[in-house]
Amino acid sequence: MEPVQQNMGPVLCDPQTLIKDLNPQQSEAVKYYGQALLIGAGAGSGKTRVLTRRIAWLLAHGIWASQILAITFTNKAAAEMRERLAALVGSEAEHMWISTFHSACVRILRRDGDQIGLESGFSIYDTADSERLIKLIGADLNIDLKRYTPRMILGKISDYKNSLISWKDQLKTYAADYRPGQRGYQMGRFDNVEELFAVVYAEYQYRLSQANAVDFDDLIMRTVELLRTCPQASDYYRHRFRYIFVDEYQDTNHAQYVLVRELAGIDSGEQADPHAAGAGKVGPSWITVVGDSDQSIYAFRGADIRNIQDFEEDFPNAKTIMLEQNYRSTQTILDAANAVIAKNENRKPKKLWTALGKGDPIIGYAADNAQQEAGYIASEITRLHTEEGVAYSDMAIMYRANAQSRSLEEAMINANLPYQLVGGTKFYERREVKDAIAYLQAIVNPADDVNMRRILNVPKRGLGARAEGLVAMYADRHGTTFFDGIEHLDRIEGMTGRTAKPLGAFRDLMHELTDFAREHDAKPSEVVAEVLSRSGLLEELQRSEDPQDASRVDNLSQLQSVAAEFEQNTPDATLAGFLETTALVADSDQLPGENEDSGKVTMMTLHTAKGLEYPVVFLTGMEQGTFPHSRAMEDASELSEERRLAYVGITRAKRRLYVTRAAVRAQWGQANEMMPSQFLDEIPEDLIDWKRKEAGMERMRGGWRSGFDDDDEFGGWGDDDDFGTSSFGNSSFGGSSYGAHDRSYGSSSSRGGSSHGSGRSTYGSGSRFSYGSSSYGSGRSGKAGKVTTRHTKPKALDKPKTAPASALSKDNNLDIADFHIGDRITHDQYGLGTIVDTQDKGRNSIITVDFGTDGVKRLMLRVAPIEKL
DNA sequence: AATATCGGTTTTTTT
DNA sequence: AACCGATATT
Repeated sequence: MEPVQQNMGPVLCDPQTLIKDLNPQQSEAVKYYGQALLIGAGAGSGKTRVLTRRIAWLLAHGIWASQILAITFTNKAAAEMRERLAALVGSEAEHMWISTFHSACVRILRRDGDQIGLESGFSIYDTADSERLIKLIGADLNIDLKRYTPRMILGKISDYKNSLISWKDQLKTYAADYRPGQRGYQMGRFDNVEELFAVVYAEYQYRLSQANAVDFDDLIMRTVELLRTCPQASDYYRHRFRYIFVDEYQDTNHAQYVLVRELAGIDSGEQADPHAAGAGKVGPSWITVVGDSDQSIYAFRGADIRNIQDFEEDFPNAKTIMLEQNYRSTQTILDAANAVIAKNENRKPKKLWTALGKGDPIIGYAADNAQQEAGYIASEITRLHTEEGVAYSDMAIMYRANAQSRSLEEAMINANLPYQLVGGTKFYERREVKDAIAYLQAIVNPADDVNMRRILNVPKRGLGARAEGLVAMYADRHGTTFFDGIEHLDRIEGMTGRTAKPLGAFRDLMHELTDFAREHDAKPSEVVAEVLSRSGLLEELQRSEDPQDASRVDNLSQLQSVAAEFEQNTPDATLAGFLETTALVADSDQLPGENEDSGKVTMMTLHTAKGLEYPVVFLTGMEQGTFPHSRAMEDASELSEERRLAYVGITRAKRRLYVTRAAVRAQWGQANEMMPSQFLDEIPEDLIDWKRKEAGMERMRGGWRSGFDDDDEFGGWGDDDDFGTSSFGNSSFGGSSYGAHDRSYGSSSSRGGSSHGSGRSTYGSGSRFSYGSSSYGSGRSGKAGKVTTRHTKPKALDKPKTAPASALSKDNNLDIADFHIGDRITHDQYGLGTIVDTQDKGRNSIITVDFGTDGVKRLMLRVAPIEKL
């Protein structure tokens, strides 16, 4: 929509400006002219910069944006790349495919999936959906799910799919006489576990196809299947994508590797033309992959490090360029990282270096327990902020496993520090949100038995196990779907009036919702509103006495604002399109983008932290058994992966790194003594300045008590014998009510990220969503760190009984005409701001507001909790 | 059919 | 400690 020239500047005219500020290796990578390029990009070596410049360089040399496919692992990385490309080449960036593996595959399958039996409204099952399906299958086949847990079985199936092993092959090899979909089969004794896996795998795929559904791994595997079996499709994509870029290549699994090969047409037999850089040429596409084998941390999920190690053998005429200059960290931090990763065997030696100088030493701290560790971190954050002026958003706390966030969170709340927790239970995995989405899914795809059965009795309508069983039996007998069974409820034997009545009502409800959805397909937010009110989901929660349900209502309205945001940002929005974006979000997608400042300390797992950087990083839980994780300590290759994780963690820090540990840590409610992590020993001693070298208990045991500088301001805390959570009780934290804090705080204030899909915009983000025109949940101050407890008291908020549907989709009656550039407004969360832009889009009008330190936000007038001054 | 209670399991990391 | 599923109770 914008004229190209606006952002383009001289860049396209003068390619030299694309490389003039790069180092020799970077610029070689940008300019490299050839079929296959591996950029070995060490941490902080500017890989995104090189990747985007290389794309811009190609554009400047005559290739078309539409010929480019760039693949990342997270939506956030994709959005960031798109943004940076837009800065280089302007609106040309809109014509490229820049997306995750999974969304690229969805896009392909939506277009061409019918060739392999997928109708375009197909559902995408997440892990929970898949697990439900496995349980259903397990029950039908009489499988001992105690012994073979759904998780275990799904893990196996996932392995098969990541390796492109088809269920047909497995069946042929291990259970040749099983017919998927056959009724009455009982899994009795089997000679071989493989036999059981083969049968369940086949049955699982059968039911997925009956339900017109795919799981995450299917997105990749079935796209490969499509490209391999359908020449029109593979021809189309091979000629379309002449230049393929893959980020984080070390994390690709076998299926993804094959997918890239297929898309590029490497094995098509077409002859490569070495000079075929221009548009419309023949032969395999050019491939550029970027990665760092030292940052491979997803082997447990099927990532195959060999993909990157063997790149030169796999792709003809491949070239490798290493980027080893780090622009992020101090030499001290890099020395630590280099020393740790050097302990891994079988790796190509590589040394990062920096021109930034030595910097401050790494700070070490040995706490008595997790609470004290967290207390130390909170006090350091406070000190850094007040004494040294470090912004909260420039600090991050990282840990191995999500469970560790608990005590850290407590300490942050206690110290009144603003924080933001990334990950944990995802927004879309919350029960109430999943319920609402299950309705949408069932509307879009009535064959989706898993989601249909999920909502059958949600909210409670008197349809229990018996009713479900009757319908399922009928559907099975007649080889039809669960909902089709409901359609014929009067023909079901054993149906009593007491069941038939609510069942009929459910059928009618679904018909009405389906009709409504058909008429409002382009307005997902209205469909959401309709579902929430007509189904009774919202009402049930509003009527509830359970204080947790208040935040559930919050989450549901947030779902609706996410839908509103989606239809705002997406030109041709559909309900199915909305469901896609909800299915494919990652934790890291909720993080604020590069240019946004959340004003909060970020807390996340090391896995989530990959690709990010912070001036100050706290690496916590540096204990044997915590990190490295106990389950990874036995196995050499798993330990190597833990070490790479440590490498990732250390290299996130730009200026200051803290490593902390606890001598005692409670796991499963049990206090355990923890040894210092071996990774601490692997960091050269002189790089760490220990503020507290040993925990109190360790000191007594060790005998020698020499004078280390130990400003032991927390010493008092852990002296009690009971370390567990109760030791926290004497602080301002009422132990018993904590759970409620956690819920309402975490879910609505800090966890419920709203940025999703393409979204770096933040309409819904924390906009506490105007509810029936009175701002809901306003008891919370915008800044985190301060928790306004929502006890059972504010039940008064149950009032808006009046037509919740219209209330949710209505607006707060602000007129865009009343807003002008330069006007001042206040926002419930961000505070005072100045309008810098207005866009009149009728109902969906947008104002862009500068909130100073809180950044510039685009707000949808209709839903934003703002007031004009 | 819905709710209460007990007991066993759980935590690696996620598109 | 928290979550799930199975069992018992209404």
